[in-house]
Amino acid sequence: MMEKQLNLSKNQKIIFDLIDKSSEPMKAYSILFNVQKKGIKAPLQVYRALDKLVEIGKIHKIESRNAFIACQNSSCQISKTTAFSICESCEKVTEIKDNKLAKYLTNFSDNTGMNYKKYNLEFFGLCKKCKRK
Amino acid sequence: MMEKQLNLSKNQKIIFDLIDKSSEPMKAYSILFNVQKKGIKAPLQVYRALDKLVEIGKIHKIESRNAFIACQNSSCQISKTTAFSICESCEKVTEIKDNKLAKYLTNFSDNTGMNYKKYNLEFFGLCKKCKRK
DNA sequence: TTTAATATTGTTATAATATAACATTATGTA
DNA sequence: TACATAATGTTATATTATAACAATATTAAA
Ligand SMILES: [Zn+2]
Ligand SMILES: [Zn+2]
Ligand SMILES: [Zn+2]
Ligand SMILES: [Zn+2]
Repeated sequence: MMEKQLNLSKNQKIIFDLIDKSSEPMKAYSILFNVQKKGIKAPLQVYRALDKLVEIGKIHKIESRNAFIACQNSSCQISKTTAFSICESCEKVTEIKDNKLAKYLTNFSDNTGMNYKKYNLEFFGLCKKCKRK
Repeated sequence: MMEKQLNLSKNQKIIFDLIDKSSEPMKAYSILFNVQKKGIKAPLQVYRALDKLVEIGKIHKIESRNAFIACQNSSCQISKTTAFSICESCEKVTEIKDNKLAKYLTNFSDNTGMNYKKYNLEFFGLCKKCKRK
């Protein structure tokens, strides 16, 4: 879909491209190692780019893994509502796109009077492959 | 409800009691600082107790905050299905007990063929107090 | 097009979070 | 008792993330 990518700065683009190509979530220091040949030498350069990319919704942080994946769902750029499926065996992570789920959670309200515009949901289990083993 | 507490080891009990009394999620090194007078001197002693307490469901980790709170919902001890409400202003965290939500998420299945016995959901927003300001 | 505001980068140092490895002690159970 | 398992103690180290400050680039008014 390519929205916003044109606006990415040099470091942001380098780091987004790396994460986007990766088949698995990437950790900050693994990103750092992989972009050193491109001139990004310090953790802070990585974390700053990650912060920005998360902010604009191009990537998401998998909180339980301290790792980052590219958004596979264009709507997250606006909504800040994220859901992931995580295999506890092979660590494969997939972003869940499910309108019904999103609607259900977006409309959720509890008895505390809080209302939520933002959530993060992580499901854990075994993926198809790992279930067979 | 007090289940299982009798089985806690010395360090586990010290650390659980501290977290249970706290009105807010506690971070590992803050816990360490608070239990040093009781003879727990090393990070690893804290982390081992935390791991065990999480495993048996007496406490939960708030992944987005790297902090721990006591379970306020006896059923989590079995289910490993957790949901929290987090105020982004004052950082107040509440465990959500909502049978309908739990049922909905427990029964959720996507098109990948995965099935989930475990999830963690974190809602973000402003609590009643902070909304008024 | 100068000017000012804002965003991004570069760099060094350090803080905060978490685990490895190994030795010892306690607890539960046959 | 004797064995297995769980918990503890201790030192060192790995991993994740931010503070502080200086410089440069980009954007949008004036
Ligand atoms: Zn997304
Ligand atoms: Zn798998
Ligand atoms: Zn609970
Ligand atoms: Zn609040």
